[in-house]
This record gives sequence, C-alpha cells and structure tokens, in this order.
Amino acid sequence: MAKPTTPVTARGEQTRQNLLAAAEQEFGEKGFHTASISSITQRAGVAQGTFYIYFASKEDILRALVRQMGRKVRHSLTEATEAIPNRLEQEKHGLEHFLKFAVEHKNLYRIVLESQFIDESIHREYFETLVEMYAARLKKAQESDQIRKEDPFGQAWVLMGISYYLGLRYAMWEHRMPPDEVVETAKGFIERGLRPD
Amino acid sequence: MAKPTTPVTARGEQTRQNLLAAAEQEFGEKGFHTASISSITQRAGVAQGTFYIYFASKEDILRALVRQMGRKVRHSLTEATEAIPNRLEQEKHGLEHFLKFAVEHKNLYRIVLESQFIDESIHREYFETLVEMYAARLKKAQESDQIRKEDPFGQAWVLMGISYYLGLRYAMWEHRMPPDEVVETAKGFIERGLRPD
Amino acid sequence: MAKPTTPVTARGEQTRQNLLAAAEQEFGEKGFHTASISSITQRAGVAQGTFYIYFASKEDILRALVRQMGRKVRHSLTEATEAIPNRLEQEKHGLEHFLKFAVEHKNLYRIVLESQFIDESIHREYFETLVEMYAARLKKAQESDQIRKEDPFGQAWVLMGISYYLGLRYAMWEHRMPPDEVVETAKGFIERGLRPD
Amino acid sequence: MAKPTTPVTARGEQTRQNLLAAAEQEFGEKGFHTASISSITQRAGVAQGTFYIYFASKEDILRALVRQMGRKVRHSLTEATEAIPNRLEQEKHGLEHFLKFAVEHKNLYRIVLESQFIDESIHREYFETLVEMYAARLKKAQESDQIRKEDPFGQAWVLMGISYYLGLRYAMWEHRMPPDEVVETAKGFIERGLRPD
DNA sequence: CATGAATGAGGCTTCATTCAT
DNA sequence: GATGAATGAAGCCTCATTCAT
Repeated sequence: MAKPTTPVTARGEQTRQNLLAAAEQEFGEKGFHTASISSITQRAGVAQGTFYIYFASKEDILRALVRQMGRKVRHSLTEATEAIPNRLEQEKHGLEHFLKFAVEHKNLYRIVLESQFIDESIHREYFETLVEMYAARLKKAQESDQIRKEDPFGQAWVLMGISYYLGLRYAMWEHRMPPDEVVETAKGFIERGLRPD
Repeated sequence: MAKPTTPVTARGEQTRQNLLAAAEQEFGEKGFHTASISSITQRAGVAQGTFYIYFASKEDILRALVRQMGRKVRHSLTEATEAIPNRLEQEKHGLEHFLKFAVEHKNLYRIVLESQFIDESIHREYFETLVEMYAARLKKAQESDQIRKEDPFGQAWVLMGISYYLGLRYAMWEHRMPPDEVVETAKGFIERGLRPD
Repeated sequence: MAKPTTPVTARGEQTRQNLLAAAEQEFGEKGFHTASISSITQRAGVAQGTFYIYFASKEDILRALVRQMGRKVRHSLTEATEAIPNRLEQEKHGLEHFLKFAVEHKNLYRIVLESQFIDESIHREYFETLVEMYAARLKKAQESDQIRKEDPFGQAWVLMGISYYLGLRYAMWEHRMPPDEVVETAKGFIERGLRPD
Repeated sequence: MAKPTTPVTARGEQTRQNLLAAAEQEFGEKGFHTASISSITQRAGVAQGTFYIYFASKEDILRALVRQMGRKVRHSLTEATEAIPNRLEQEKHGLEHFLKFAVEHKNLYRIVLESQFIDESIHREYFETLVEMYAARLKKAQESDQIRKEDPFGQAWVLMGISYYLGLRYAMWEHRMPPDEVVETAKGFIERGLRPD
C-alpha cells in the first residue's frame, strides 16, 4: 500500500474530496508545518490511516491542492475576461477579478504562496503554467496592436507581480479587497504600462 | 528560562555574530522549518546550549535576521539613489539596485519572504517600515511635480510588487539578474506609470 | 472474524495457491517483517481482503509455507538417497543433494530459517520432524553395522549442523553451490565421523 | 543532531553503556522487531530522545551489539584455548567452551543469529571475521602437522556449522548445555575429522 | 560564558486486520 | 468468493528547549 490508490467506488471518491477540503482549511488556517495529518483526518471524519490510501504524504496532498488552485484560477480568469473585447480592458478587469478571487479563496491562495517554501517544484509548476497563459494572451494582443509591443514574458511578470503583491497584502493580511484608490492606481499603471504609444 | 543576554564582552559579541551568520546560511539554504538549532550551532562552532544565551527561541533569531535585512535594504537603497537628482530616475534605478541586492543577499531575502508564513508580525514589520519609507519619498516627489499625483501608498505597493516578484523569480529561483529586456520592460512600466501627464 | 475456509471450488484452490506462491516470493525476497500482506495480494492478483478468506493471519501463511518446505525436503531427500545401498554413502550424497535443493529453493529455505525468530514453534516443528527422520535412519544404519554406534540424535544434530551452515553460507548468501573442495572437506568429515572403526 | 555523538563525559559514556545493556536484554528477549526503542530507553532509565544521541537508529545499536559480541567471542575463545598445546585438543575444547559461552550470553547470541535477517551485512561482518580467525589457526596447525591437510576454510565452515547448530539447538532453545553424549559425539566428529591419517 | 547531556512532546507513516457490498 | 475501503494502534525519529557543571 505504498502508492496511493485512485478511488474506484463513489464512496472512495467522496472520501478523497473530503480530505482535500479538510486539508485546504487546515493548511490555510494553520500553515503547512503547523497543520497535522491527524487534524486533517479529524476534519474529514475518517481515521488517520485513511489519509494514506489517497495521498502518499503530506507534501502529496499539498501538490494536489496547488494543482486544483491552478485549474480554478485559470478557469476563473478565462471565464471572467473572455467576454471583454478589448485586451487592455481585459487586463485591468483581470486584476480586479483576481483580487476578488484571492479574497474568496484565501486559504488556497495562502497555500499556493507557502508551497514555495516547502517544495519549490510545486510552486514553480503553478506559476509557470500561469505565466505561460498570460504571456500567450499578451502576445496575441500585441499582434492586433491592442497593447504595446514588448517582451510578453516581461510584461507578464510585471502584471503578475502587481497582482501577487496586492493579493498578499490585502487577501492574505486583511482578508478584504484593497481600497478603491489602490485598485485605481494599480489599474492606471497597467493602462499606461501596456497602452501602445 | 533566563532571557537572552545582550553580550557585554567582545567574545560574547563575536559569538552572537557567528550565530547570526550561521543562521542566515542555514535558514537561507534549508528554510526555517528544515533548519535546526543544532545545525546552526555546529556551523557557528559552539555548543547547542550557547544558542539560548543569545536568543530566546528559533523565532527570535529569525526576527533578528529580518530586522538586519530591513536595515541593510533601507540603507543600501538610500545610498544608491540619493545621488540621483530626478525622482523618477531614482525609482527606476532603485528597482535595478534592489534586484542586485536581492541576488547578492539571496539567503536573507528568502528568509524575509518566508518569515511571513512563520510569524506574520515579523514580516509585516519589515514591509510596513519599507512601504512607509517608499510612500514618504513618493509623496515628496509628487509635491515637486516630479511624479504623477496619486495615492502614494498605492504607488508604493505597485512598485514593491514589481520588485518583489522579480526578486522572487530571479534572485530566489535563478540566482541571477533578470535578462535586460525584462528589466527594461519593468522600468518602462515604472516610467509610464509614474510620469506626470 | 471468520476462520479461513478450506477452498471447495477449483477457483478457490487456485487463489490459495497463488497466494502461497506470492508469499513465498515476497517473504523470500524481503523477509517476513518487511513483507506486507498488501504486496502479497498484489503479486497474487487479488484484493487485500481475499487473503483472509484463506489464511487467518500473516503467521498462518508462514506456517503453511514452512510445512510445505518440510514435505518437499523430506520427500526429496528420501527419493534421492533410497536407491543408494550403502548408508554412509547415502549420508554423503544426502549432504550434496540437500545443498542443491537449498540453492534451488532459496526463498523457501530462507523462510524456514527466519521462521525461528518469528514463531519458534513453527521452526521447531520443522526441524524436529526432520531430525526424527534422520535419527531413525541413522539408528537403522547402526543396527546393520554400516555406521559407528553412537547416540543417533547427536549424530543427526552434527550432520544437520554441517548442512545447515553450508546452506546458509552458500545457498542464502552466495546463491550457488559451495566450491568442490569445501564439499569434499565436508564429506570427509561425515565419512570419518560416521565410519565404524 | 542527525549523527550520533561519541560521548565526551563519563556520564555520557555511562548512558551509552546502559543503553547497550538494555538493548541486549530487550532484543534478546523479544527479538528485534518486537523490541521497541521506548522499551529500551525505559530499561535504561532515560528518555526516548536520549537514545538518538548515541545511536542513529534501531539498526545502528544492533550493529554495535553484534560487534561487541564479536569482540567478546574472539577474546574468550582465544583466552580459553591458548594454554592448550595440542591444536586438535584446542578445537575440541573450543567447541565446548563456545557452547558454554553461548549459554551464558544467550541474548547476545540470539541477536547475532537474528541479525542476518535484518541486515545481512552486519551478520556477515561478524561471521567473516570469525571464520578468518578460525582458518588462520587451522592453517598453522596444518603446517605443524597437528591436523589433516585440507582446505582450511572448508574445515572452518564445518566446525562452525557444528557449533552454530548445537548453539542454536541448546543455548537458544533449551537454555542449557547439550547432554554429554551429544557433546562427545560432536567432539568425536571433530577428532576424526581433523586428525591426520 | 560555554558546554554537552538530557528531555519529552509530537508528528508522520505503516500495516495487519475487519467489514459492507 | 471476491472486492476495496476503512480502521487505529503502534513505532521510529526529530528537535526546540532546559539544566547541571
């Protein structure tokens, strides 16, 4: 029973989901190192040993959680911006949307940020996937002259830096959206930073 | 039991410094939780018990390290930019200077970032002091019409976000400066973001 | 809860045999304590729960395996030596035959030896049955003046000690027959040790 | 504190010895796998953590114990036989002496035998050192025509096999010396097996 | 000031066994 | 007969911290 099993029955799948949800809370509230497997299984209402049927280790469930967050974020961002015709407007709206998302999922967000100090590879997988998506979008926008022509990865890192830090500052520390003037200032940076001459 | 002493003799001061240097390496290389006091004392060439003569706990030496970093960063940034007359140029140069600093002190930088997941108060003290300094500078610059008039804290958070994330991405992950085009892109954002109309 | 069933259907008998074969490999390769039921059932291609339909516990299948080995050894030794008229020659040939057997069944042999540290009764049952058979043969040989008249159990223990140790040394450690000179030396001991004056 | 320390103070050395003595009892009585570190430290009168100051793991103290036994056996055998002028008599006396030794140190003896199923390298180190010593002695005896000229390693393995198995049978199973007739039978084998024509 | 030994709580993980389907 | 999920006890080991010298 060294390797975790993929659930075969519906009951098993349910248990796995319960464990993920429990871990999200536990890690989000206490942080990875302070969290304990026994507390996770208690929250999930199963015995300690059950954990290891579905996950190989504490790190393993962390990875599963970060991947889940990755899927959710990408899905949410795409959905929120695809209806907006103008690319520049998309980015500005994307910032605001991301911040809302981070506030709503602050546990998951904290986990993503913390993961970097636990297993860098988990964290890099997340951010590299995200930056890839960003850069691809920016490149397209450049081609249709909607934004300034510059290294799209550089642009992506800057944009993500702005979101990242505001997310950290407000979602994680204050559990709420930044005040309007901060959001506006940030949007102004994005606007003037990306707008073609 | 006994509160840690402030060293009186030169020998004591030396030991304290050795411990700090050892902890900087140990935390920087392994991260806070994987690091161990016994490993720190070994690096410092003293017995385990000696640690508690100078520091009350593992968190305590972390706090000392983060404060040290705070002093160094502020000092270094001030020194590097004070000779530049134009404020906007200061900020652009400040970004580059900070990134170099982060690459050179990547252990300390990592510690600062990680501290947020260990004791939020340590981390907030660091960043709030820094943002205060930033915002004050930006305010002054606004008053002399050197930069755009906007919420200076908003501006500070955005600028720090850009630095923070590029520092994370390059200093911590790649151990080197970002490629020129990325730095230029970032500087462009700052330039257009701060320049008055 | 339920005592293990003796299989009634052919399918059941097949499953039981598969489990025995799997356990022989697993125990032989990893040793009893490192072996796991889950690994045995995997090798046997059945679910974990199935194990307990046929065996009451991990020790139980070990006992079954050791008994199997007992039957095989006795059968093989008898068969190999019964055609040899002279008793002394029988013993010398028996040594060699046993060593070959041990090399060929090194998994089972290892299990027999290890069983002594798991459940002494399992191991004693095996060796006492064997020594009984040996002593009876030696007694008969004494009566027909083919070997030296001495305590046949003492003789049996000595002979078994020689085999046992060479089996350990070569079958288990080297997975091959001892070199000829060692076999010859051992045979010489047996020859001179058993031959009547 | 990953690696165990060699004690510096007398107190430390005492603790280490207490742990060794406790482990000897615990392993001897319960066997390696059933024994527990916590029980060992209880017997030794120290906290659980103290164990790991002196030994890196459960296997590590086992190794230390087996080495101790090796030194004791070699020392005891040498001492017991060196006064006997005739080599052949030495061997016969050596058997008896060894059996007594095994009875007296049955815990250690059991540990040595069991070690083979835990970490083969531990056990091989023990037996190979011993066989080396044996073979060297036999070789010398051959040169002075005191015993039969044959492969001395073969002779050593046979002699050790006899001792080993009688030790197992009587020291470990019965906790007493074999009956006289068995010892005599064994000595007879050695006598006739080794005596030059 | 410094040392090195000792502490003991606490966590992760394994695995034989049971049970409902 | 067979399955796969669940159980929970038990054990090894780590490590921050304390203390006697």
